[in-house]
Amino acid sequence: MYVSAWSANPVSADYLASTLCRNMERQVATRIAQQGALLKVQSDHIIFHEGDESDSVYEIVKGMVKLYKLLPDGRRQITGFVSAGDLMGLAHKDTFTHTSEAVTEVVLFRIPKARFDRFVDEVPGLARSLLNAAQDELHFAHDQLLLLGRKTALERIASFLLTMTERFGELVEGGTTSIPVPMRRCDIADYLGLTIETVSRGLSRLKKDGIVKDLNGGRTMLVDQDRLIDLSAGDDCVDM
Amino acid sequence: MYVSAWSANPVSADYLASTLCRNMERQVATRIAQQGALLKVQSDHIIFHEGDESDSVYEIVKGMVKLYKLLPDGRRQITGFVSAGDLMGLAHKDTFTHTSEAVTEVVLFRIPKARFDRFVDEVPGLARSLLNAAQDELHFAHDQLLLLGRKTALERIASFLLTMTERFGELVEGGTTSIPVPMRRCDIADYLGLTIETVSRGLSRLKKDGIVKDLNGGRTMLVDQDRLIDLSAGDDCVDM
DNA sequence: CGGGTAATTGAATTCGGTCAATTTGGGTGG
DNA sequence: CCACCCAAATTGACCGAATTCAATTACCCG
Repeated sequence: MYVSAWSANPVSADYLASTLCRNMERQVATRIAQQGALLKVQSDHIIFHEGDESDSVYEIVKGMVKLYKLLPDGRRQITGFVSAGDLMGLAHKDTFTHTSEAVTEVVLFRIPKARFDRFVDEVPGLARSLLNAAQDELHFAHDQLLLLGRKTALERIASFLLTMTERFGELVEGGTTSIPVPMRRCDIADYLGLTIETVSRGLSRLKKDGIVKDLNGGRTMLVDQDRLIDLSAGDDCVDM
Repeated sequence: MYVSAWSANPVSADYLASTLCRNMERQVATRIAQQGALLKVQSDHIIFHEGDESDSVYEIVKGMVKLYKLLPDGRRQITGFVSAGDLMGLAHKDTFTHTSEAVTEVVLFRIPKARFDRFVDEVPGLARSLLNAAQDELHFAHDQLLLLGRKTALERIASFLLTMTERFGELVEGGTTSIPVPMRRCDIADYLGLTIETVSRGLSRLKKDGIVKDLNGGRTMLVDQDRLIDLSAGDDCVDM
């Protein structure tokens, strides 16, 4: 049993976040909430393993989770970091396609897949809104293919910081933005297809150039978003 | 106008392939078919550009299409090769997220996005089946992230040939499978995050080892699926 | 039978990886 | 409160897989 740290609690509709219940009547949200339960998972604990029977769907309520795939010899690719409002375990296969591990302490909403599937079929517009979410994820995955296939180490690191900025950044002042960086170097490396040494060197370089500053021992960073955009090879300069 | 080679024809429901109309009553398929038209596109012609207004949804009826993204300096990442039964242009954004180019001569079914969206909302189960298709694509994209982030050149080439085998392979005899390889070396390279030289060297290596044989000037190949599975770093040896 | 593009092969280069040595910093217990 | 411990991060030196640059060969098409 990999998740020894779980503790289930009753749940109210208030916890159900964006993806699942956005554009949904409160009544329906409450009905869904009643079918599942909240769980707390300690950081570094595994939530589910690739290949396990996927009997549940999860929504992140709080904290950050990493999803990854492994090669037989242990090489690892993190396919994404998910956070509040994101869903996991949706694939219509009967096994999980990723391993899921808590980056920080995490609160999850868990609902049996069979019940979730009933809601998808019964609640008008839910399948559609999940389809939109899946297509957004797909779009993001394709950007990541471009990153892994064609960007240099420094471009990847800049792109990563930029993504964190877009998702979690809080504008501070004078063109600097504060971003949380809860994951370890080895997680960043396995997300960017690099080694921890290369990630470290890249970040040092960005610090030396004044584009990035550590705040509380690296858990938070101050970044210059504009210069990151330049460095990330104009990630989106064409279509944004 | 990038697609000078298009020619529109009347369309019957017979052309509508798997993704769109699988599990759908013939009557509905016919209704959808009446809302769109067939187009023929010559090989190497562009079907739509990344950033263009996405006013249509396409289903490939015949042939193969490549989808790619570009960096400002011209570096290219092919995110996928799509073929009969696959859909393009589904994203709910109002612009295309990829450029789409015909690898072979292609026949497409094209339907205005607004009409398509009406069907998605009206036809029971269509949103659900599109959701499943999107999740399969997502799963595939994540496998490709692992390939680009963590596999060696030879592993990538073996994985690519294996994917082609699974999608298009026809068992010949004695453990060999025949696969079509309609794309150029530079397409394979941009799909695998490599250069044409590295792809060429890898294929030469596989030929020397008797794992791959050219058939009609490289357009078709005979491959040893089992040995490809080994070489691809056990791509799916865990979950299959 | 050429002509031109695509593919292959070879040699030199380089970016990122590997191996190894320090440094940093958060947590713990005296 | 501080010294110690240990994991994580950083830095340095060297190495190697894949790229780059360059030359040759194969192949499709008129």
